[in-house]
Amino acid sequence: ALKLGGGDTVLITVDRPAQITIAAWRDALAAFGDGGYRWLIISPDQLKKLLGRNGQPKYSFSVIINDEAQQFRHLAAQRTQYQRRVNRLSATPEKAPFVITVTATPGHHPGEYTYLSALFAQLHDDPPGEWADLGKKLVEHGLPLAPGWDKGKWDWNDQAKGSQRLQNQAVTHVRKWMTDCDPPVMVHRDAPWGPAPIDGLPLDFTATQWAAYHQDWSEFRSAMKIARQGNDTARGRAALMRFRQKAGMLRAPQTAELVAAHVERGYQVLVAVELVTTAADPVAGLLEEHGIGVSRIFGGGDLETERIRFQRGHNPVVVFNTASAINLQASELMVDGSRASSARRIGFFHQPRYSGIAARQTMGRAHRDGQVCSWSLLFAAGTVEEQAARIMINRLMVTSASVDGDLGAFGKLARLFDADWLPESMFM
DNA sequence: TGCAGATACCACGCGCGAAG
DNA sequence: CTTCGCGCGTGGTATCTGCA
Repeated sequence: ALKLGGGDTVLITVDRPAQITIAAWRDALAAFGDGGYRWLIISPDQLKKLLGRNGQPKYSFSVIINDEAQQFRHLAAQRTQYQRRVNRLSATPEKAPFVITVTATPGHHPGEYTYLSALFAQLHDDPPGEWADLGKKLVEHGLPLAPGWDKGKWDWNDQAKGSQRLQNQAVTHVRKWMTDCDPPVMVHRDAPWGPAPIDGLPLDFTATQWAAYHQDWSEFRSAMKIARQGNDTARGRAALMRFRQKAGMLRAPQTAELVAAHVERGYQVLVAVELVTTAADPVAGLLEEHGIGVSRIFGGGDLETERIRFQRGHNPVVVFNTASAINLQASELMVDGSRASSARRIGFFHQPRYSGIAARQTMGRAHRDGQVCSWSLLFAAGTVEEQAARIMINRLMVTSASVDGDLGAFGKLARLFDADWLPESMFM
């Protein structure tokens, strides 16, 4: 049903890993029909090939669909620079392709919606170039943003950093540009079976754990028998990483215990981690010592085989660190027409991971197609993990609000972290 | 000489293309 | 087919540079 304005070529940019996402789009096109148009499905790593030596686009597309468009939110990144040229985001609407942006996680704040700059320009009757530095333009429109640490990046200003209410107002303001126009240029549909419930579970360290947490990295490393990687005297960003590694490793037994208890109650359990040697490996290892089968979807290995072992119910637990492109939901319809195991899924974030986008994507692994999967966020109270958890949760809520998503699942968390902008009804 | 702003740096893990 | 190096995201401190 596409009217392509005379052209006949459609470009789809997909997220990584290309091996999975390109195949999925190709299957979908085969199922729905190609409408007689020419389609190109491309990964961000190949975008450069659509540009000539002068940096100008070599081809003209009538329609461009950018899937998981948040991958183009950082202006300085190469893939973003290629994407902006291919999409002709600096051209006036009549000279640019018709662009469809697809994402459930637009960004951590409006300054990251850079891939929508041309759309915002159009909505305000401005030339697209004026909105190219999106953060700057949004500040002109009164949004509480300020330049970030890294060049070209923006962040909430100091005032907004301290007020979730202000953040909520800001994302709502920008969202309404897109939903209150005629016709609206943004649509969003919540999962009809409701949002994934999420809760926070702070754990208190014992005296022994605190002592280990404050140990020098080199001592900790040899005591825990972690293979040496890189420097022992890390400062700055690296020091923060060391504390997260230590906290994550010290809590591994408690997480394993919690997971084992839920397996006994008949659940199939998802454990999301960020780090491999100090989190994924120890948690998986402890569970296996208790005779519980674990699918390891991280590092090397045959990830699809591991995934199938979980989905078939051979392994009751999966430990994974990839946030996208894997399906872990109950009763998934498999390629051979059979169904995945129907045991209820439950998820634990073994460690907080700063990114709200990654958190929302992770929760979507099993909470899909009518299947409910509730989540708990584990962290050690009073450690760097608590601050990381606070950031992750705040960003998760903003990310949901930015698409007008259902915030009903965040009541408990908001109370735990003193968030101030959720409706009062949520606190009853 | 002193201070503020810019730049460099650390660690980890993944996917990818190119080279061997 | 395997290996190597790059790009990317994520946090914060240390040091350099330029200006007054």
